[in-house]
Amino acid sequence: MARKTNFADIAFRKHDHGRCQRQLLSEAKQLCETRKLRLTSRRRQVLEILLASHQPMGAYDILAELNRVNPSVIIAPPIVYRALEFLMSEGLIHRIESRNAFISCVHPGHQCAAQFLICRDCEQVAELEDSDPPLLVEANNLGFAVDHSVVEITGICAQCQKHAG
Amino acid sequence: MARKTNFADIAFRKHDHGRCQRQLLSEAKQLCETRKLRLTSRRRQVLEILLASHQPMGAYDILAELNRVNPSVIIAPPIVYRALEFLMSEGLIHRIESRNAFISCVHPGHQCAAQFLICRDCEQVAELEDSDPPLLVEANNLGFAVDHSVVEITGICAQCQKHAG
DNA sequence: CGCCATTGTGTTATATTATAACGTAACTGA
DNA sequence: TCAGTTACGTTATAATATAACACAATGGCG
Ligand SMILES: [Zn+2]
Ligand SMILES: [Zn+2]
Ligand SMILES: [Zn+2]
Ligand SMILES: [Zn+2]
Repeated sequence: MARKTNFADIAFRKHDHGRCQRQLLSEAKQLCETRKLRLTSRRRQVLEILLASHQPMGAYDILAELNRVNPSVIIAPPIVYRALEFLMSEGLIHRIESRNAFISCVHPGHQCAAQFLICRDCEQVAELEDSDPPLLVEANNLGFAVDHSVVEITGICAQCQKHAG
Repeated sequence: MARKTNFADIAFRKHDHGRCQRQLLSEAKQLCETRKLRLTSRRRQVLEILLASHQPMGAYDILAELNRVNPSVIIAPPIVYRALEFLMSEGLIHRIESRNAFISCVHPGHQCAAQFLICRDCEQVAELEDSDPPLLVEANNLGFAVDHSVVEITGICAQCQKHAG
């Protein structure tokens, strides 16, 4: 059975990002309401920053952006890390381990483990979520109780190869 | 076609680790000789530390061990990181991204991308290398030029589940 | 409302992980 | 033995992340 992967999955493709952003924020609100969780102002701010960039951002980049947006106070690292922790625990964002960075999830609420294709030229990230990584499924079937999976493939996307060639 | 994964792959299994260690060190020497590279004393020391533990170790753990073994001098971080970089570039060790840690490769010289099962109870790591991750193959086939892959599945191994009841 | 319990935020300090920069030493090849 | 290169040693600092504790906001309940 061949896996079917949707490479058109937002990254590496043009799309109406304004709409994409609003849609994802609205889904996040919905999801938190359903789960009786508080998408507080700080958490929403952090999510919005990640939604706006649609690229992986370091915690300190997010921190800088928070401080830029709101110059009247000084916001410190724990604020950011706590918001990130919350958003990750609810599957609204993901951590890119190989870059110490965070990125908004493109289909929050889905059950499948995220898998990423990361272009190290344009820095775009495609999140694939058609099915769980085969190794994850296999491990689970063989008695290894999986609780987290990291799949990050780095390289150069087709677009960037054209430009370079 | 079902993938065939060898779960007996050193970790999660008892094995004659003394022999395992000597074998891997000898393979490393061989490999460096073939490639006309210098497995210097420092590099060998770092490799030996990783081979001895057979578990993921942080750079600073390795540093501490280096300094413990050789108390006459004080070894600083760059020494360790440079040795790690060399060993990684030659595929003698791997970095576990989700833990900021390093681990010796169990089949240096192989071409397949490493994939890890990590037990967060016993801290043992199984390195699988039967075949490349399907997503990697697929991405390459579709024009994404892969140069590095990270597959790290975390959970509780069968052994530890038994012990926990 | 007034109270308590819980959760989230703000603040300070510090831990952990990693690299820049630059000089010296060791090795390599001619 | 000399020049070119690679590896090592050293100091300082950057980048990433968390501990600990006080205060504020929220939500339930009498
Ligand atoms: Zn978008
Ligand atoms: Zn996602
Ligand atoms: Zn062994
Ligand atoms: Zn390996």
